[in-house]
Amino acid sequence: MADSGPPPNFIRDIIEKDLKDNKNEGRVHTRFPPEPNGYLHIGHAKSICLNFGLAAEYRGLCNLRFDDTNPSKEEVEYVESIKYDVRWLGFDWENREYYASDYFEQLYQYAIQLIKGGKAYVCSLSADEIREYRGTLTEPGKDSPYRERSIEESLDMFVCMRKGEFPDGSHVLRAKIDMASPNLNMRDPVIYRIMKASHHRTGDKWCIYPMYDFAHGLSDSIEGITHSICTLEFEDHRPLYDWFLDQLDVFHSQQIEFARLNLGYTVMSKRKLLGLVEEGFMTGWDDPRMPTISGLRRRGYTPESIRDFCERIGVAKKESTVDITLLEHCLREDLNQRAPRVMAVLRPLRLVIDNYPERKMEELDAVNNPEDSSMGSRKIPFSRVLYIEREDFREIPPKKWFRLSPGSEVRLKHAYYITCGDVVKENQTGEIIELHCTYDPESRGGWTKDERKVKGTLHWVSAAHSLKTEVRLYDHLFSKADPDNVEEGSDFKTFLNPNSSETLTSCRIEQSLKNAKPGSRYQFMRQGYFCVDSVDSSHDTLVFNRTATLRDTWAKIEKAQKKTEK
RNA sequence: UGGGGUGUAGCCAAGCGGUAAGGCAGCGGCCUUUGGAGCCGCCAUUCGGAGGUUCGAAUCCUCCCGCCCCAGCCA
Repeated sequence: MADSGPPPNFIRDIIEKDLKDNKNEGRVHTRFPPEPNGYLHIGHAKSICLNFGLAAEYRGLCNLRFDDTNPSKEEVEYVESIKYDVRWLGFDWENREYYASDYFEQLYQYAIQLIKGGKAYVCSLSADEIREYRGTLTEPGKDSPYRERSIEESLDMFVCMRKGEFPDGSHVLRAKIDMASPNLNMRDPVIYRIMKASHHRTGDKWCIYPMYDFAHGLSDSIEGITHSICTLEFEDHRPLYDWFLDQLDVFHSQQIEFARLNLGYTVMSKRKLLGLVEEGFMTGWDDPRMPTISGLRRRGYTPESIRDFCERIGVAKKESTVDITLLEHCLREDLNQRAPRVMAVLRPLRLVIDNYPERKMEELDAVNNPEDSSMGSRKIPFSRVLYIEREDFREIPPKKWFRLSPGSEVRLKHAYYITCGDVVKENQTGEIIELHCTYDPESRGGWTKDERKVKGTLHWVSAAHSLKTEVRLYDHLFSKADPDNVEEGSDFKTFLNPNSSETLTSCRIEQSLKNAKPGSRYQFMRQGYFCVDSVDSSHDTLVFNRTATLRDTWAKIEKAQKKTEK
């Protein structure tokens, strides 16, 4: 048995059985069918990876098909963003870019066929009445008084519906199935409604639009889709999906349902994400805190890490909420191999090396990535006045602290050993404003002949040779792991994390970053992975987004210490 | 109290009648010019519960329980 490759799942099992039975002449053809009514999010990425992945794995094809049957919610802006995102994720639909709206004429003919066969009728009940007639979960519905309208009359009226002779909502076309079915979807579902709205692709050509259940399965059939993969909530729709294909006697795609992705500390519904954008809680769909593909991209996530994540979470029918740490792990694993290391000081503390000559500047060698020697090295300037991270100094060092403190010796990465002397404080506030240290000239490069142990290694930048920059630190969008789980009358926005974004404006980065490209990713040593914000960076000032932190062992130790003190 | 699904570790997830994979998280240790990375080890005598069938059950049968979805002219 193959012990490599993607892990098994129930959909692969189905496909393999179909292949074995030579169903569909051995073809595997899937599709990714977004509705262009919002931006794609990481949940869609799961579906995209699944559909395109399966097609690639079984030498099949995957179409990109926009499910654009409701012009009141759909826009070209969304189709453009969706195409961009799917491509960015690394998938190619070649020339198979389709739209349900491409099939409107064909779908209309299918509807005519149903009417002629006595399988559909024009119903003139109001929306409210249709709801009343539908019955409830426990009681059967009752037949519409229009159910036995003659085929000729329905046909005539449907043609008039298309011609625009009736106002919105006055009539609908319904499938004639069974008003007593325990499955509400089978109680004479509406398949066409009158909607005098302009469509982003067909303009004003149509004023009747097909409903999802009718359009989707038939679009699958038209495209020869063998495995139509969708999410769990459509399970109840499968009998209807099958019914249309059977009545019309057309190519029968197989609908397969899987559990959608949920992630902790965020929300995944397009409606909720739209709300956050429209109500100004987010700067846009691409706010780096959003779980959208555009948000993750701007945040610094790589397509590779997202694909890896989608493969690792698996595919099953159990509703699940994946731990956000898995996504972060995938990102770190990818960037650890590929991101150049660089030094940046987020909260600068001035440090003067008293025994280092005033005007001297030397260039020290710094390896770009210890994981990959092919990435080479660069020179970084060192001088008498530096900045180090404010939190790397403690006047009173706690246990196991091996960063800087009065009298202690630490290593400045790639540079020298320094020992801390005087601590200069601001008179009024007592705030530490400057540190005075001495360096050991024998420790150039960061080691000495005597091989004495220096446990702490700090990152730093030269004050005169560094660039001022803005850095944005991000945290979970919500402070609650399951923000969807709200009490009656409350709102998921109550759980928005007030600290999900923090902007630091006086950061310093090494000058090698001067021409860093928008979107490029770096590891700020000892801190995390950051990427150049592609929206707010300017020629004067680069803006960095923190994608993910590095694992912080000291924070863990300190937390444990505080816990035992209690 | 209708119908459709689903329960394996804190979170995912394999398993398909032969005696509980793997990943994340967590916890120890080693190593380290990033307290990063890496490496080593630990982490389910038991699969929602109770019965039953079987030499043998997470896998088959029965009953029970929990959770999710469905009453748009949304998708």
